[in-house]
Amino acid sequence: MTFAEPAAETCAGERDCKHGRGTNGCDDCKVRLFSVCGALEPEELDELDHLSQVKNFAAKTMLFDQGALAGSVFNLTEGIVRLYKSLPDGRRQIVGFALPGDFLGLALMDRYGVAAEAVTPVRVCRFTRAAFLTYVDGKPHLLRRLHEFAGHELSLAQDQMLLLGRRNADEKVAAFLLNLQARYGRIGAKSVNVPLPMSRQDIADYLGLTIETVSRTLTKLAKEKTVVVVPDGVRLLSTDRLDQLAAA
Amino acid sequence: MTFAEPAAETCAGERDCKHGRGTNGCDDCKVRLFSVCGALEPEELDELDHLSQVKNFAAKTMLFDQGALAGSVFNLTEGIVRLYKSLPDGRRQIVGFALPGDFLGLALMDRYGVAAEAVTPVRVCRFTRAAFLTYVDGKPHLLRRLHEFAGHELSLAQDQMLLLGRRNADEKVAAFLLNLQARYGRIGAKSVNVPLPMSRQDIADYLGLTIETVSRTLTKLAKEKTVVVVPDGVRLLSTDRLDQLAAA
DNA sequence: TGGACGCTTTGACCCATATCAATGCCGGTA
DNA sequence: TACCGGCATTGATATGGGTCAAAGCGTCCA
Repeated sequence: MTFAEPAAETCAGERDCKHGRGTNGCDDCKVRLFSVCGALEPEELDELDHLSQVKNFAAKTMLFDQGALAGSVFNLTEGIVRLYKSLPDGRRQIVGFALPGDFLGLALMDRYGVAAEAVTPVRVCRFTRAAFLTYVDGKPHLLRRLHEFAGHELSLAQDQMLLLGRRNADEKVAAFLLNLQARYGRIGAKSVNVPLPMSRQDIADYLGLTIETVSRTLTKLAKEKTVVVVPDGVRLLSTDRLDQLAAA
Repeated sequence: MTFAEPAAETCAGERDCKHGRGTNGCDDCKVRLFSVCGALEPEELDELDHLSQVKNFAAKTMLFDQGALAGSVFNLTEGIVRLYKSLPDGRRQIVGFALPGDFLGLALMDRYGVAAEAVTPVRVCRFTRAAFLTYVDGKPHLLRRLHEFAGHELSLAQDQMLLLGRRNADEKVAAFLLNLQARYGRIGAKSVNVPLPMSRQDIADYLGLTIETVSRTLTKLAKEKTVVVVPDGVRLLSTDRLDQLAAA
């Protein structure tokens, strides 16, 4: 989940980059962008790098709000971000968790379609929308990559619709755990130990359940030796069983 | 809902275009494409038009299947198409209904992420993926428009996640009716009479409900004078009440 | 004209998940 | 060390929507 857009130029919880490089960006960004944009020329990477600015956000602070003017594009380099939509009465649907390497605001629309909050302390590379657009506009192949990327995002969203509309609690939780494991794997931390830095409430709001049901489902999976619940995460004992539950 | 991709070069239910223009497309396409792509030069429109081919599909036939190689991009000119994902056990989630003017396969990925079936008899303008890509590649502004469009699609998908995960049956049905009304309005048929060419099963699979619940909800709305259920559709008596239920 | 079939509606009942309410389990801090 | 506040877990109960079953109701066709 990496699609939404950035808003506030100055945010509560925002601190200076420890790199102290001001507007010059950081190497993290190069790496991450490369993975999205495919083969860029070194000078292009440099150019892009110069457009970025490192920013930090404390846990629970908002990177941008739903409907806010989309002033920035972010690349998440550290931490976890939740993206969500809310109903006026407070009901909330988390539409995705962004992990390191993910982009926020890549849709390049003029307003953010979702809100984004730091789950953990977060570091991002920020581009102003204008600069990013200017950079991108002259590069059709990049535009193409971006569009492909958008298609992929849409496909993930549709998978989540299937999950929300047609799966039961066990299947939802199993799919969530496997999905998180796979994503951690892609950023170099593949393991049966799956950290869950987000709260039960976050998981519930992502899966269309309540905290109690999430909790009960996890203890149920634990009782049948499918997972072990540990502080701040779970250990997967039987991915087979989880696969069976999540059955795509 | 206009985002997915085309597959079969020849489909059951496929018939020749009554226009009899073979690979030369039809005027409908010009109009529809214009609405998505913004101001194109007349010669560009012609060029695009020449790439298209009109095809017809009978009701209940498949335009393309989930996971099939995405060989075509379609522009729907007549009829309604359902886009869906399925679970191995047959549970189905409809992720969107395409109305005239909508595109299918615009994500331009190599495989279709969802299946597409004609709900009613359908007419489309078809472009081969290759031709469409070639056409688009030289036109950065078109690529930009396409990307914006993708962002809009994603935003709609996220709204649907909120609906599926956090709304009750009444709210789901109300939102569905208002949404359909608005979309018919955009293609020139704004009216309190909302045709429902899709079956109750389709509506249920779109809203994450069962046929029975959809039916009961509609009769409930009818009893409280919010709608009138008529053959093949509903008449909206109190959009205020529906708005209140759907409350974004 | 009358089945027969497919779809929708309605009713009765049930169950998965929500809701409400303790209780437990830290981690911070006074 | 003890208190406090914020989650998470667990238990008891309620309920919205699912499931199962039976009518309605058109439409097509023999």
